[in-house]
Amino acid sequence: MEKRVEILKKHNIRITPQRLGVYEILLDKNKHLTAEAIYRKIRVSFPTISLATVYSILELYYKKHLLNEIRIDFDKSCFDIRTDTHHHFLCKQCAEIYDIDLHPCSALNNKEVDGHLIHELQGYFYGICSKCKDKSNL
Amino acid sequence: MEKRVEILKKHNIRITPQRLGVYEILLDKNKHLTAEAIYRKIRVSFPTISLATVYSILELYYKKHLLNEIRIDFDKSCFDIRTDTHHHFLCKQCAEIYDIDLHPCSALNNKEVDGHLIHELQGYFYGICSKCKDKSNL
DNA sequence: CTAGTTGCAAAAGCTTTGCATGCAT
DNA sequence: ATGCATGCAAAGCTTTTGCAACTAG
Repeated sequence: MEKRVEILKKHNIRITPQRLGVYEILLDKNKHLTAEAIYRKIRVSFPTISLATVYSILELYYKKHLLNEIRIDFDKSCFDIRTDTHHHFLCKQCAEIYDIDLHPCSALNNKEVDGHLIHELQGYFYGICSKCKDKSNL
Repeated sequence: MEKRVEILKKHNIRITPQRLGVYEILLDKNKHLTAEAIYRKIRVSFPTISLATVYSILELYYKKHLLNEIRIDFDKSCFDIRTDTHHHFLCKQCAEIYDIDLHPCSALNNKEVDGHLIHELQGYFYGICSKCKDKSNL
């Protein structure tokens, strides 16, 4: 049995071609895609799929802890198949999102700050990415 | 002249009663209010004000660096009159937002990570706030 | 006086919902 | 066989836009 199918089954997810398709798109290059972007990609293989189905699949995966939702770009959510602790960087110029693997606050996990119990930290970094920096230095 | 009027004038902002009203609401207790919440509050003094005007005032203040927009609660923006570096905590139970004055990453400002130039970090902490913790321990 | 602001209504964009049809197990 | 997933259309929310009437300086 395929590994991806196994993983989904392990999470009690009923296998459908659409679900496998979304899963593969998310796995590909670990990108941070919007629902719309996933929709555009999956329509190549499933021309009749609807955006509502994409959202429902994403919500299912989120509830099963198979993906993370990030909102670094305020207007719309992006979906990230990496579920281990990491943070994100948004380039103000090209709007590309990068993973940031620093863990400056890992010591805070399940600790208290001002009496509040910290379960999780999402670090959103903003700036200019390496590619855009290189371009402007030409 | 009132201090608040002075501040707005210093930023080349034309004074209107609505603009003063929104500014006062934001200053009051340094809360993190949604546009809708500000709208509900200001309608007490200006019953004919529209939500579009509230948004336009908030956008003006944002452009003049008089406030920060935060999106810790994914669905909607909150507006914060504090513009110095700090982070935010969202209680998963009561949805209250608190300021977090830790600066774990201040050393990263204007430094590079993976070749990306960091201008700014927004830290979003999630967990259970002190009040909710106390309640569940009764 | 005149440019800039307000208020209203309508539109835009992302996301969710309801429901009939169809499919996985 | 049957409960669940899909696809479509419509609705829901937050936020933005266009425009005529008004107002601050």
